Amino acid sequence: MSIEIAQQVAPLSSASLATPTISMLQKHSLTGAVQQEIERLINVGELGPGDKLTEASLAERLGVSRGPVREAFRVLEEVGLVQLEKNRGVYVRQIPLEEALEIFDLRAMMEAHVGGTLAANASKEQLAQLHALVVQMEHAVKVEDEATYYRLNVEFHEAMVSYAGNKKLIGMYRKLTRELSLFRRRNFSDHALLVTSVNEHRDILDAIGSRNAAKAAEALRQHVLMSRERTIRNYVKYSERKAQ
Amino acid sequence: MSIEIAQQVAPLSSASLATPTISMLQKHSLTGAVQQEIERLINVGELGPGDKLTEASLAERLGVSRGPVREAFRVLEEVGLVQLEKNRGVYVRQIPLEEALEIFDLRAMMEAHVGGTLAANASKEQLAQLHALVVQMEHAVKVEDEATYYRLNVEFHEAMVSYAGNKKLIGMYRKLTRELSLFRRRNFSDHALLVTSVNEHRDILDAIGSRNAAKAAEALRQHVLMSRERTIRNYVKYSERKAQ
DNA sequence: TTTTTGTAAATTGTTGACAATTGACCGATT
DNA sequence: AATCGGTCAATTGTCAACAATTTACAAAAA
Repeated sequence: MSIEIAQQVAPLSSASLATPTISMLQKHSLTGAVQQEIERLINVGELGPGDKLTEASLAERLGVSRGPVREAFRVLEEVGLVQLEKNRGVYVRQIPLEEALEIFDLRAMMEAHVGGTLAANASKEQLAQLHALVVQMEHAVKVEDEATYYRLNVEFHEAMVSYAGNKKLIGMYRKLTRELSLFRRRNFSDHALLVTSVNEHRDILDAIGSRNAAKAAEALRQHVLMSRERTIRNYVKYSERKAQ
Repeated sequence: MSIEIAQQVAPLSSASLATPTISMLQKHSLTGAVQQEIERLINVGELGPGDKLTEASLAERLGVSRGPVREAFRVLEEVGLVQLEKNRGVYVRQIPLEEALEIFDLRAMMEAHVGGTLAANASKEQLAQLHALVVQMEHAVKVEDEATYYRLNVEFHEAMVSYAGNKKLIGMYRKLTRELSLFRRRNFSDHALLVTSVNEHRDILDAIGSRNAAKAAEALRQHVLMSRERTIRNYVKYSERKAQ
């Protein structure tokens, strides 16, 4: 008993100033903590595609040795967030356009499937939750709060996939969107696009609510493929600006 | 120039007797080699679900230190083949029935998608290749060569998914089937089932050949879902035998 | 000036040693 | 006899040192 208390107090020795979280999680696998931290750095934008990650500096920054960092690197490669080059180092992955398009196609497939499933199986509560999200999205569009709209959009799709009830599907979906986040530069620059997008969500919700599986599936497929087209246009525009 | 030759001859020092392959690949990342070797052991059946993997013994067996083995373990966990329990060890994963069923549902979704795509896009050569496989399968059924049928069946589905042309889809499909291989005990015990199965493949091929996307998608979905049902029945039967 | 070659610094790959945790065994106490 | 507590072996977690490779830089040659 008395020993346990002592242990809980102890591990505050030389906490890394950058992230006090790490030292607290020492007993929850350093590898996992390192992995999470790197993912966070990527999400936050502190690490961008193409950036190099060096074992030593990252280890020092997080206050651990190189071992756990290496292990985290290997996992993150399998996850698809970084790229290992033997004897040369690890780099944050750059998703080429073709791969991003493949991801959109798979999302279209998955979300169409989800739409069909939900039209058949969604509970009243789930429909209400989705409805609430759409209402919030409509409000965000009205006040032109693009950031909030973006967040709600992600939440809406994640919720739907979750409600379909297939855990492996959720995992696959998350993996794809995580990779896509390495590609996507902010879209939705145009207000008109937001209006179109939110209307599509309303259509999707209605199709599911009316228990029309085929219609729901098709609405979602089209929605994702529209998003795909927007991304291409955005990419081309970006490339041109960069090329000139 | 002369140096390169010397390097190619050198690394034959102390090859591990167990697997001479390993020492040859020393320069192709030990972690990767270890990972591959473990996957092989699982595929071959030398390692079965629930078996424990100990870092030290595996490291010794492969003639490397524990570092690369640990890294391979972490990757294999992400891949879904083993399970890590902190401070307790790693175990070959046991896929519960519900998870296997989820995988079948996802395969149904993916293969339906593939069917539709191929009906629209498959080349003459690809159709011919699939046709050849079906002919071989029909022959295997006729001579009741179950093992060959099993192999051809896997090959047929892999070929179709490949022909759809989406690399990420292939990756996802492979990951799912690899996990499923941890679950599946040999099916196809009954000759009648083989006949049914091969007929389904013929139907699928015909649907794709006739360029009917909806029909091809539905044929594949049903085929996978039938396979799912067979698996459940097989599982129940197996459980009963074990329980009595 | 351009190319080449050699050397040094930085970084990754690998290893063996040490710390921490777990689980089993065994004796003591109730 | 059963349970509690403690010790010990086995195994995992972490680390720091060493080896091998790559890359940058500078000097020499064309």
